[in-house]
Amino acid sequence: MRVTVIDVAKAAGVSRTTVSNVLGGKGNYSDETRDAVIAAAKKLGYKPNLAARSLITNRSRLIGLILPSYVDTNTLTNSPFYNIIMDSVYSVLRLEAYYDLILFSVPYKEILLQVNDWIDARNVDGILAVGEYERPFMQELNAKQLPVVLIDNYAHDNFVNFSYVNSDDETGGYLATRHLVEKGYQKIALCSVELDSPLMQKRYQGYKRAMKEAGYKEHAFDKTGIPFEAGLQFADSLSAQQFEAAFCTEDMVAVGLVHGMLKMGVQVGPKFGVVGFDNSNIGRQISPELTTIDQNIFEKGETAARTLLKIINNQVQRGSRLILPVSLVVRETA
Amino acid sequence: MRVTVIDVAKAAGVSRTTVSNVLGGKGNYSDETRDAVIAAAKKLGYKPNLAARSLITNRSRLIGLILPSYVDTNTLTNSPFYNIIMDSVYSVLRLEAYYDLILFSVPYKEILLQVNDWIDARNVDGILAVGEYERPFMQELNAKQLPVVLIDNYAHDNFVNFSYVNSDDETGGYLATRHLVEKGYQKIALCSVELDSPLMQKRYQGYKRAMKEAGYKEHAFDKTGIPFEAGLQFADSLSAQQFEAAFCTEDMVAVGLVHGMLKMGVQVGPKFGVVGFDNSNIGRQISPELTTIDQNIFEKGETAARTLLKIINNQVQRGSRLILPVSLVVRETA
DNA sequence: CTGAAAGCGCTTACAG
DNA sequence: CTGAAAGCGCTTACAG
Repeated sequence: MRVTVIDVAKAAGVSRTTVSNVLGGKGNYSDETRDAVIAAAKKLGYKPNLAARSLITNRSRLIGLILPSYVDTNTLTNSPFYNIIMDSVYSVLRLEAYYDLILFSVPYKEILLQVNDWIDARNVDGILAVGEYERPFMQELNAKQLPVVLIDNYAHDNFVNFSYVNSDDETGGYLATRHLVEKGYQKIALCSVELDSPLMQKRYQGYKRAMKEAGYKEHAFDKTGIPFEAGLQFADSLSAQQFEAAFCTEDMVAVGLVHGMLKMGVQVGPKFGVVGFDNSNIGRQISPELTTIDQNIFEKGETAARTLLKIINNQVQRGSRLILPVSLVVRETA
Repeated sequence: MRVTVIDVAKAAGVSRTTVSNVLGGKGNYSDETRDAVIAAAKKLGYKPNLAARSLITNRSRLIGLILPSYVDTNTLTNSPFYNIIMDSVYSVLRLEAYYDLILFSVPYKEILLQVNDWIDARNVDGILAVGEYERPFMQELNAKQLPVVLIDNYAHDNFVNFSYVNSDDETGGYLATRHLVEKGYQKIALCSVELDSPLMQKRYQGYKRAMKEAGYKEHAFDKTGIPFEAGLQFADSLSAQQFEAAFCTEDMVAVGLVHGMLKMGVQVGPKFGVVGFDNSNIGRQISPELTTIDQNIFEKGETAARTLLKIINNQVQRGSRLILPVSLVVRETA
């Protein structure tokens, strides 16, 4: 049925060792042998069986991509951030380097039980993980000796197999808040989902620094759940308490907040300032357009993917820590 | 290094055949044997090597998911539709049935050259494909004898290995347009991206039917590229030509159109009617909220995934053709 | 109820 | 420059 290396060997009149060498570009062989093998492989429509190759080389050309999940597990639907990460990682790992991605996106509680086993079962060559995870899970992950690149993870333990790619979240929070201050808003809230995570804490710190600098009192609002829905609910609270502006720690919260405010007839921008964080597409798609912090998510994903590739190919050491710059993008909501 | 079936066999004092039988739940064995094997496997931390299993069973527990790509290959970033499909497919195939997804999302031109080879190399157990593809590619795909489920594909050739899941696109176009007619708009345009695709033609036909019924003249606008950007440009044309409303064949085009209109100061809803198609999240996130056609994308993806599973497990025949109903969701833009 | 043997398709030392 | 042999980790007839 399937065309194997033996079939090609027969057709080319050589051994399967030679076929393997030619197709893998290893060892020595004459030009004629090479041409004969390539011609035979093409004629028969030979395609290597990656599972068989994986068994002998112990390399699967599979990368595990771990994404955190929301309550309803619809990670991609509810967060543009992960979409961009997936697109950028895919463009580097699959389209450039011919690795396939295995997506691990299971509800939080089950991660410990399932993902680690699944990683072993699929024998992945490396791991890309976004966000924070429970410590025991990270310890097991580190113990696998696998190359791991972490995006937006601040839990810097002594994990020698991990490399980190982060953005300058503290500065982002600062720039966002300072912009609101400069625009003349005074009663400025911070709105977040999962504020107690290390990532959101960084953005929170930036907010606090700017508020302190301005001599204003800080107010933090936090919720769990779907970011857009949280934003909608913040609109009610903020309006009731006469706030003038808000820094939202992610764009989708800001989008929900803007939507809620507009619904109440509040003129977002002139009457109520909003700054988001991410600079995802949706910020340009709503009206008024969202002022936000650009963290260049696509480049972040690319960088993480390239770092992982280099570690796998032994071109670079594990354990690097990279912090990418952020910038303020002024549009219409503040 | 790695714990194998042999290690477990030794520890349990049985043969590896028995280990395989117990762990696979096949064959006969005594209760004591079973307990001994399970205890040994657990103690040693045994995890099966899926590549080895695949080699012998010729089943990979891998499903290929083929998505069309836009010019910039950022499929997920630019279209909520694919996000929902991925989430729904993942929830059924991975979380329920323990299959992993291999994502094939390559630029259109290269599909023929790369994807078919890659499918063979990974030895996937089945294919889920969204959208239309070139005929030679489909022929090769059909020739593989693999179970294939197609979403939103209207090219009904004699492909015996394909099953189809579609929505009632013609009715959707009709409902959208009739709603605009009933609301009193008269000069109603159709705005689309890739209007010549069979899918968009169906929606177009529904539009035509409703326009004919009302005795109105039809006007179709078409563009290629990113849907949101196309929508923005449609706003200029439609405004210049004094149109009163538009049916957009997908939500992202509608979002762009609404955005462009608002930018020109047009009061969307009262002064200019817009109806989209998809009912993706963003329709509820913009202001005014989008009136649209709900095609229940999540359920569509689930249905396609379950159909594929059943075919793989020989519980159902290949070649089914399912058309899911659509409905009008009235919100603020018309 | 249990085990010895064969084999899936490939690559990697090794010998010539 | 080329090939015979071993082996990756697993499952599946088959024999007892």
